[in-house]
Amino acid sequence: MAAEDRRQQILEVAVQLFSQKGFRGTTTKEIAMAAGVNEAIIFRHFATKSELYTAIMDRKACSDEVQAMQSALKEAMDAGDDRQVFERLAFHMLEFHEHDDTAMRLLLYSALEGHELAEMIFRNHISKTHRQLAEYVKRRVADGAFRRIDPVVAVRGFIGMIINQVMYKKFFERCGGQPLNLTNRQAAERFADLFLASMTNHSYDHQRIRRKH
Amino acid sequence: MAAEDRRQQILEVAVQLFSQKGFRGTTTKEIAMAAGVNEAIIFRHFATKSELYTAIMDRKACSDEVQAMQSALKEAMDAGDDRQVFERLAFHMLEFHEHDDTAMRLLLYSALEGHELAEMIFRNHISKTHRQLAEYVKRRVADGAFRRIDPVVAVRGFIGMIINQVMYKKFFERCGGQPLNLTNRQAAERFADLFLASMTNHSYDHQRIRRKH
DNA sequence: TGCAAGTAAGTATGCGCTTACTTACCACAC
DNA sequence: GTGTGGTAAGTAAGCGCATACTTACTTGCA
Repeated sequence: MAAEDRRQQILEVAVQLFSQKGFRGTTTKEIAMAAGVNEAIIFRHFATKSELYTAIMDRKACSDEVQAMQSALKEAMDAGDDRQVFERLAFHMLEFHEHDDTAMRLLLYSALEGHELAEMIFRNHISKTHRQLAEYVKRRVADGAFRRIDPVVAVRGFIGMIINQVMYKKFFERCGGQPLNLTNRQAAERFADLFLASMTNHSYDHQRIRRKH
Repeated sequence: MAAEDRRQQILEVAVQLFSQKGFRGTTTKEIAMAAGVNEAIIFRHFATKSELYTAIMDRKACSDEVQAMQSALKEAMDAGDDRQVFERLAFHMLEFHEHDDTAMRLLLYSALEGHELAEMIFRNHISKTHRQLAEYVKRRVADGAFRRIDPVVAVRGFIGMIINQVMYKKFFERCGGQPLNLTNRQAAERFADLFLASMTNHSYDHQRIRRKH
């Protein structure tokens, strides 16, 4: 097999294993066996185990699903369609993490283990969406469409609802947590509803909000 | 040192180490050294490393801070004071995880590693609060104080906002994420505001919500 | 003096990584 | 076509060290 093909194949199985068992919990021998080669081959393509781990980032960079979300989001933002912006974001996040549970696990594992991969994933994928969304909220506040709420608070709140739902489904629904019997489409609708209701509720506790700013 | 004292001391240092480096990443020798005893002592008090890990649960059960939150929450619920219920919950969660970062790390590590400790933490601490809160929301919907929203969606959304803020501060603010320069008290206020506004907004997209139920 | 608390020094296994070696491929003179 | 030499893909075996856990022994207090 050609060098580049082998390299990609090793990365592919490494993503699976690292995401399931973490950096420390995955052995180079295991990766080699899953790739069907001798362990020494791993070290011909990657100087160290850690280099192999960080090389995962490049593969994750250009996922189709992520790009689809980015463009769907941009389209809705340009149109100024609040409902579409938040519903699409929620839907894509729910779908993405349902189909691919490697990303979330890799992020959590490397954040806990203090590996630089966590920072790379955060910088390259998450922080950009956060900033874009905060910009959008800020603009809509300026438009008078949203209440005067700190955009960072709003974004963190909304993303939090969705991510929590993802993690709940992934890790805790089997532990006796209350199940949410909704499709991702329905869940996205509900959370977007919840969020937009709070952003546009000019009657609730109005003085208090005003006074803060 | 008496057996029980030694046992407790070992557990204490084990909590710190396991939460920092996970089950796989922590060695029994390391725990022994941190406790200032020979490695063999560990195995006199706990049959296996795994038994030591799950024994952590007992220590975590009766934390003062958790009990304070439970009673503060109950008091506010009995009084039917919506703002207090959600603001206090948010504040206590933020404070708890700021002062003690072992709980969150242990939960995440063991959820990822598939250890039963995750299920124990979830069952004993998290799921109870979720259910209580969902009950409260359900009651307030029946009162006509809240919109007719699925209580599980509402609770998961609110807890999600708070937990996301905790994790963001813990892991990602150093990675170039936008900082939220608020005290825990202020953040709790903002998130509770956000949530309550959405629960009481009878004017926004009313038909749509109605139609769903 | 008896017994629990504590230790030094193991064992078998598995880890990341290296070394010494063998095979497969492929352009090119003849 | 056919030998030939250089290069890269691949392997078996093993190095030094760390792991979870054990055993045989020593201390100190009721």
